[in-house]
Amino acid sequence: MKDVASAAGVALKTVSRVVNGEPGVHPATADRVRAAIESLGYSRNESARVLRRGRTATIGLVIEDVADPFYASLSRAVEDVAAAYGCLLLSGSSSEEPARERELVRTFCTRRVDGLIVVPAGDDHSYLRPELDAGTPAVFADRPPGPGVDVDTVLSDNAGGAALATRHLMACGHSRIAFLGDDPSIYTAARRLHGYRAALGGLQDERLVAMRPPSLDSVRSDLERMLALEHPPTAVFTGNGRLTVTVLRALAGRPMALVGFDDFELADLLVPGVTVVAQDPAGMGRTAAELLFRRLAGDTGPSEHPLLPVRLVPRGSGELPP
Amino acid sequence: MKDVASAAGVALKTVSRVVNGEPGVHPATADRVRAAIESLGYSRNESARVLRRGRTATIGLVIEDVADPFYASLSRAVEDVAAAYGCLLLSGSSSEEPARERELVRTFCTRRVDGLIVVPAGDDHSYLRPELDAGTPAVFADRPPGPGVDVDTVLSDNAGGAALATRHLMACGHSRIAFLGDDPSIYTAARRLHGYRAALGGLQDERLVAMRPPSLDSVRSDLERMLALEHPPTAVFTGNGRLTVTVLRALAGRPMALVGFDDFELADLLVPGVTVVAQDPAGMGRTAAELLFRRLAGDTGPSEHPLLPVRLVPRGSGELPP
DNA sequence: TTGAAAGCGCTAACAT
DNA sequence: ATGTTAGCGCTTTCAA
Repeated sequence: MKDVASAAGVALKTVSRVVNGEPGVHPATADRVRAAIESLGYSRNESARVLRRGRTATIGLVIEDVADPFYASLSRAVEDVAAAYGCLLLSGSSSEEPARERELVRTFCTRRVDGLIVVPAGDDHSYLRPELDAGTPAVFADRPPGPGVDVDTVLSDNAGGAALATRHLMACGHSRIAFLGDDPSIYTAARRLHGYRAALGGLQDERLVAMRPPSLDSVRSDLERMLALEHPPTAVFTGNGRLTVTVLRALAGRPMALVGFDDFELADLLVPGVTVVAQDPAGMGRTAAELLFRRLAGDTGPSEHPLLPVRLVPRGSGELPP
Repeated sequence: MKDVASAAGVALKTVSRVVNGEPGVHPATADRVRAAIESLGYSRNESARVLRRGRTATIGLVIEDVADPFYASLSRAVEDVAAAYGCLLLSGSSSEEPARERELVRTFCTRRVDGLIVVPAGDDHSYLRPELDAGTPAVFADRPPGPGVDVDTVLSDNAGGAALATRHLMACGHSRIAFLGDDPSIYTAARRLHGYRAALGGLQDERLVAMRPPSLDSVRSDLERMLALEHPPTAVFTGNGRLTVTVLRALAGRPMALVGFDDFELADLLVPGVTVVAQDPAGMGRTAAELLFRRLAGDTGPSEHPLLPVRLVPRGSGELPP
């Protein structure tokens, strides 16, 4: 910048004015400066600018895993909103590890991101207190923060969707409906279990419930155990996309009424098509990002907690009779 | 930091030494400093550090679209390697627009990323010259840089994979094999077309080739036109994952021998299973990132151009007879 | 083992 | 319309 200034025969500040498009520079001077910038191949050092101004025009995004289609869509939506506000995205995957989540947040904060969007892996977010107090806004998505942290949170209607799926199967004549979900320590898994139970009223049979991190083997053995019962399930409700796919593999052709939480590509091309409760990951990302930018614009109202609707997409598998 | 120093009764430099784990600090002094850091909730301002040291411990990744499973896997692999080197990832989607690719690269560079991994959308990368000369290493992935830019490049064996797929269909008795690919201005699409032609020798019929950005309508009309020929195709080779899925939708149950470039989840659960030429997106990301970190570690050897192998995964659709 | 001073490249505040 | 000065928070260099 100094070089540009002396090449153009002006002061540092004038170069700064031109670079930032500030008014009050004579057009001829500005042209001279621009010519000098061009010939020297100058480009502003953003680190110095950040140091001086305090804003990085960067937001941090912590998700579970970018390679998961749900979070990939969410990421893309966040990125698009950020781009519209001239912001870049620093992102990281927690792999469902609270320690990694915390480290990512910490690292993002030392880099002075303007704001954070977090899909939490852990359930203690007191470590965020100092950052929040220091004025770095955070928005939680998909899962709420732990106790004591009251920030904007965007969730899907997990319980409602699970109840919807369960009632749909009941309406098709099923009364023995199994639920395979992820570990109940995961918020969404617990909420979906809740919705399933609520829809069944007092009728549920705990032997038809299996909650643990899915693997082909675990799902297979859970299903086999249930199918060996005196009154086996005639339908299955799966608590997330990965489980749905794993159950489909485990059933391997044996037809069975099935509704899955989360939509996935090709669900319509399987035979029968897979009935799902579809969330809107892009909508979740967009909503979270827009909330964050409202905070960055100075909105200091009470924290908001939008609940995104889900919708049942009947495709055949959920309409099979008992 | 100043506050920490005065709270601990030491000079700025001593705090710096403790924060950076530099040797030559009396343990007792170090403890006092750490206590002060703790009680003041101090955390280092990375922007200032970057300004002084010149390295950001951040790499920039430009891809086509994070929401695409191929690039999502690639991203995750890059992120994992970066994390192993203590680096963060600044990432952005170009949406296949050269102008956006360039803007992302420019923005990353003004933020002084240590290095770049680029899946290019355009074919003119002369704009990278100044950055490369300034010592910011770049690695291209999935597609090579335009002419005149000689940097490390990681590609899949597109032509080889396409020839493999085509020969596989020929071995199953097909001679009328259609090729549906993306716009030939896209490097990978062109290479796959090349492999298809090479495998067919002089036998190809240009009426069985359709190259354009896929949509359900365009694919449908291309297929219908081909199927109405006097000698219609008995097999289809699709040039990428999105096309494969679109063709499956367009065929909607009509069975047809099919091999697709790119693997995708659930390919094995469709009936028949979809035979594919599988790339290794995670391997591509890992290779590119490792190459970049070797450059960052000071490797100044000639540019490398690893070609990643692909493999044919027979699942049924590619083994249907004419 | 510790510290003082200079300066990274920029912008904000205040002249001129 | 343009320039001067100070300082963002840290690390580097040199000195004690």
